[in-house]
Amino acid sequence: MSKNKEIAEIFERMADILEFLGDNPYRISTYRRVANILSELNVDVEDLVKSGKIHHIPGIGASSVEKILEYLRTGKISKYEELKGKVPEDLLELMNVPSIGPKTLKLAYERLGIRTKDDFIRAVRSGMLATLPGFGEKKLQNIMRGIELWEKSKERMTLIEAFEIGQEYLSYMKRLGDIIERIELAGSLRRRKETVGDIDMLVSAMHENWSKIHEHFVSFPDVKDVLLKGETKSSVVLKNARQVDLRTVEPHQWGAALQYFTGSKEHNIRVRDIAKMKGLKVSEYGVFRADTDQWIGGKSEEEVYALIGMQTPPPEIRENAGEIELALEGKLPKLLSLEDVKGDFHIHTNWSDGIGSLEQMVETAYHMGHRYVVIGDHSLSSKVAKGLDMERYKQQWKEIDRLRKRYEPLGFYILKGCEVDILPDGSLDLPDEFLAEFDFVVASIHTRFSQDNTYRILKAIENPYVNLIGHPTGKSYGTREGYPLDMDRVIQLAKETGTALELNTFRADLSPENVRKCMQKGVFIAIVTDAHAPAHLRYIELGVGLARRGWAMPELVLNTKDVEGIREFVYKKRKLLAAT
DNA sequence: GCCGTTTTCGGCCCGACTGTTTTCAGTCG
Repeated sequence: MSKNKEIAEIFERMADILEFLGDNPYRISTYRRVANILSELNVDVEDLVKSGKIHHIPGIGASSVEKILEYLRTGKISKYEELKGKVPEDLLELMNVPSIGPKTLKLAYERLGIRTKDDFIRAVRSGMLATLPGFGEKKLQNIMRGIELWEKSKERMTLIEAFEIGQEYLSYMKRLGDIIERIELAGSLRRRKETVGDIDMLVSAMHENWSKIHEHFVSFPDVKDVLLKGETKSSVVLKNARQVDLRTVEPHQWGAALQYFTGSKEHNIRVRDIAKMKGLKVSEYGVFRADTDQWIGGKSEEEVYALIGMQTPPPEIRENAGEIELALEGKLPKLLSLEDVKGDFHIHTNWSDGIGSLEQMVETAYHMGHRYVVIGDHSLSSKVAKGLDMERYKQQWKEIDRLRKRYEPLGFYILKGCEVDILPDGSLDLPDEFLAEFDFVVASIHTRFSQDNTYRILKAIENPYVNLIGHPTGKSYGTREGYPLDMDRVIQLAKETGTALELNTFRADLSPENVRKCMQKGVFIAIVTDAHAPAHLRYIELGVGLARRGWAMPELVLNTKDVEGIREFVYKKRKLLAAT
């Protein structure tokens, strides 16, 4: 775990404890804000300390800097050690349960002597909790339901899962037809965060239709439980334990609401703060004059931001990580967009472990609007993935040649590629003379995930025929951290050799932090779906979003090149390494 | 705990729903 995340977690825990103790709420939200800033930061906190920049991050004041320095020096924060002694830590875990907050826990702790999570659950079941003032039957039911829900869905969804659920729900909602003026998925899904807690849906419609819309929303066939249902706000839990929220607003409030429900929370707090300094008030219903409460705009997001005097930051970078300052100065960079993407670099067919035929994959990519695709089936040593030997690759090339006759006249190119295994000693699973015959080579690690793999990756990068390092950090979506890796050295060597690093949509590897490093160092990234079925190809849209979270610029994304550009990229590396 | 285009003190984003409550607290996003 990076130091950023470690320290962020401690600040989050301290906030929990302080909340339980009933401390100053503003101090608590400050701690949470520091935690959030640290975990969203695209830079190592250690680097910030070295450069002294740590003292100039808005939201992190002297007292927090002190704690951060202490942690880096000693591995501990004494304030946290002290706070830990004041509460039963096990019990605080329940703070994440829906319907349970600090007040409930504290009451149970003080009045019933409850010390552990299990104590608490027993107290609910035995009816002991019902003896407390203000705890009626309904409330207890909600708490019970909250505990069940929490146990089932401790993990956040992957972006892909959230996207799938969201799309299905959207098309269900659209059956209502014209009474819905606009509808969109907001929240962390719209910001393309690699994991999503719950799905936020926003609808604009005339007020008289709202109740009908909410009725329809809670009647979605996969709904298991309705958590709340009102005129403006409803919330359901699906059979798969995922939560979906709906908000309705008037058509003229659309932009303000979308801005608000897209978040992030940190971004919004900052925006409202700035609005306030300018004598304005921003809510999900619009932008208002602070003195008279007069509505002055909010039809579109652009209008909201313009009224506050800033550019509209793309949703993916709304994390209060520097985008607000740039937007105020009118200096937001132009980020990569889906329209810039011309191809995909790493897709599988049923020649190895994909479930689509070569032809199906190509056909789908063509109809999506791609101009080219790199076929990247596994090499032999990936036995579970039915890896190909040289003979079978040659057979596959014959089929590619046949398909080329059909697609090249349409301006669509099929590049012969492979995903060659990087072996334990860093050598590759196919000989150089053979690799030289591919149009494009992806090299990836599929074994020994627990060791430091820096030397293997560096050695693969040095190979003149390797153009892209597949899923470089070995991370598994949102949860597993990947193997230890000296990313700075990898990026440096990638830069020197003209090798690209892969942003793998299926695994959410590279992280935004690493994308940003690549951008700063001038290293190319390639966004790939790693598609194993035709339907996976459309996830390229999510890959673009993940790249945008790392402030990816079109100039350094391989997918923006046309097929000649790709051939040139390959040729340049071969020439460079042959010369040295 | 943080911060400053009225401020180094005194504010801190803003609103919805539920439940148990005769006017609001707790929780959530």
